[in-house]
Amino acid sequence: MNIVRVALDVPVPRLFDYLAADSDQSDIGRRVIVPFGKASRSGVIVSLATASEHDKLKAVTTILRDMPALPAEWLALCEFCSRYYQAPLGEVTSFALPPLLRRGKLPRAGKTAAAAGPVAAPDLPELMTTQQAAVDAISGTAGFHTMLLHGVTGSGKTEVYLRAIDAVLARGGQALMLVPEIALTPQLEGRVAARFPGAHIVCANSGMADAARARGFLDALAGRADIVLGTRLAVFIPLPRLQLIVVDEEHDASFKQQEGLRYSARDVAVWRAHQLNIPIVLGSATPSLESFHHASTGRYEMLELPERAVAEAMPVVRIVDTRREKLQEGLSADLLAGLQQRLERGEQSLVFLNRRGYAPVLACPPCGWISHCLRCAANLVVHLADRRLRCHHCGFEAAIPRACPDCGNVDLLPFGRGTQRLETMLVERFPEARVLRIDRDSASTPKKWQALLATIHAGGADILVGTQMMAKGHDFPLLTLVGAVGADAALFAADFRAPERLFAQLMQVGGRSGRAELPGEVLIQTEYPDHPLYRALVDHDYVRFARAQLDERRIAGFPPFSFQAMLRAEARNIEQSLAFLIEARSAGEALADGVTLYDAVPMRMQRLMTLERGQLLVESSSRPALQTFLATWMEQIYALKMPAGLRWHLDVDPQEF
DNA sequence: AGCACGCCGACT
DNA sequence: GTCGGCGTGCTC
Repeated sequence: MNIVRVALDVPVPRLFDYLAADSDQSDIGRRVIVPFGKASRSGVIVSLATASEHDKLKAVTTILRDMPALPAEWLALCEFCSRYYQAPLGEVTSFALPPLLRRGKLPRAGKTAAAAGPVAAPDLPELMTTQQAAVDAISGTAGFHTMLLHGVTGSGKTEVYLRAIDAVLARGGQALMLVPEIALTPQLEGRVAARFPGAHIVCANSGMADAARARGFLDALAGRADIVLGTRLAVFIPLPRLQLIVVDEEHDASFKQQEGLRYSARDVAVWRAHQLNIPIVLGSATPSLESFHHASTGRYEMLELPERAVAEAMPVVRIVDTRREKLQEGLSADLLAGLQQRLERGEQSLVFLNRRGYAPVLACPPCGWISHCLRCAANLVVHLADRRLRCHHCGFEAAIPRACPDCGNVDLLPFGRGTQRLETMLVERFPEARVLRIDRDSASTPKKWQALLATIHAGGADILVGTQMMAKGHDFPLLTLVGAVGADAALFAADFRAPERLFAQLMQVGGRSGRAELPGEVLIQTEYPDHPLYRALVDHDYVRFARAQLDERRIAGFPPFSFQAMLRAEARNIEQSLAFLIEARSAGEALADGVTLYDAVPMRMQRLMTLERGQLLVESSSRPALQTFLATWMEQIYALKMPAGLRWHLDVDPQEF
């Protein structure tokens, strides 16, 4: 009897068997249409069988033989993710396919990129010795090898990647380059395309049209693509001659998907390189502590690019002690003087504040009312630009009330400061300056974002006010001053990764300044001028900061010295969520061998969109022990009776707490 | 996840 | 006496 085992996108950790009389070995990895319950679904054939545990099998509707079968190594990659992230295989295969192919369709035969013939290679910039050494190290590598390319902003990491990719293409291989979500701009695509005029480059990100994404996937699968350049989802694109993987800005949080299949594209990429026995390069100016730790213990090879390739010097970082000072709308005299000076010299400045809106909360001082979201455990943020109150978590919005809803008082006050308020203040303070605000409100679409970038590049702005959007991957040649405001909040945040993120962010935002012939300056306003994090920034000493952080993590038993998974639940009320987690905990306790189960607790952001959420942390000093535990624990959890309206998920290697 | 089946309140 | 609420159970 010819039976196919099919992975279907249902939240059931099982494969489904179907009769398929005409199936053979070549159908493994093909998409199929099958009847499922009352409906019809598409899935992927994972294996063949001659017998099934089920007696009444249905027959497949169609085996789709309209494209090459997904290769065995692609299925193996999905199987790894299924095991590691405890997700049903069908959920993984479904996610790993572009939406069009997932639905059993094919893109219209469109412009399959013309195989360009040999084209004159562009002039290559000369490499510094350190860059050349890195290129040699990467290109001289055979087999699986993970390299951590640690290079400050402007040290020419991209050029190193491009040389290494060049060498791979020359050997007839394919390269995969993963980049963070925000940095995948036309600029980088343009740079890569200009560099490899004869190559077929496939871009992949979630913003693309369905047909284009499917076409890119098929081009890669058929071996027509030379380079795949994309965000985290690109890690699942099949490449039959893949010889090198690059993960740029490997520390970036966007490599971890925070919903659905909660995978880390960086970690999956390392596994894929291991599977294919090829080298992989992780690059960053501020590597994740996980990667830095691996490099320190010799598991990864560290490649250093210690100096800048383009500018003479690193920006000067200065700490501004704000404890004694009377600030003007949050800005110190030093920073204001710096802005004035840049204005007079015709240079650009950036005030960096990672909080959008006008003020984080609207309050009624006499009665104590504050603007809060009805659906979330969060305050409504004052947006004075369009006179609205907004919840930054669920998107709820309302007009700013004329009077206090509780007591009728008309003197409501915005408390705290966001980018809009800074913008307003700067416009008043520097009437001759052109002030430009860059945050998710002003750059709400890619088009607006591109327009803002163009204005900045054309010198059409003097003072920029921006959130972390400004920190990512763009060069601003006229920018010579960066002032960081309100950074202290992250120093004492509950999340143990907050300092790591703050350091990376300040390092990056500082790296925006002084890239051309103009030297840059970074002013960090703080009430903790002696904090080691800031001292390390002054010295541009990532390694010192990383070692200190790792020491703290070691003592506390946090990652990378332990391995974690988080079970989260959400329901109409917190009691239901916690009850489920407590039940799951007692189900797991019996089999917890070398694994610690912590208490079920409400999440920090307890209520979101009217759902109340709790979480339960699981930790082990041994990854295999954790994995073994999770596999059996999941079976027990699937067997639990779920109260209606309760949803849960498991997050392996959680990044946020 | 869908989509059934299945037992208890307000309507012709 | 029915229409329909969403609780629980299955899908090869």
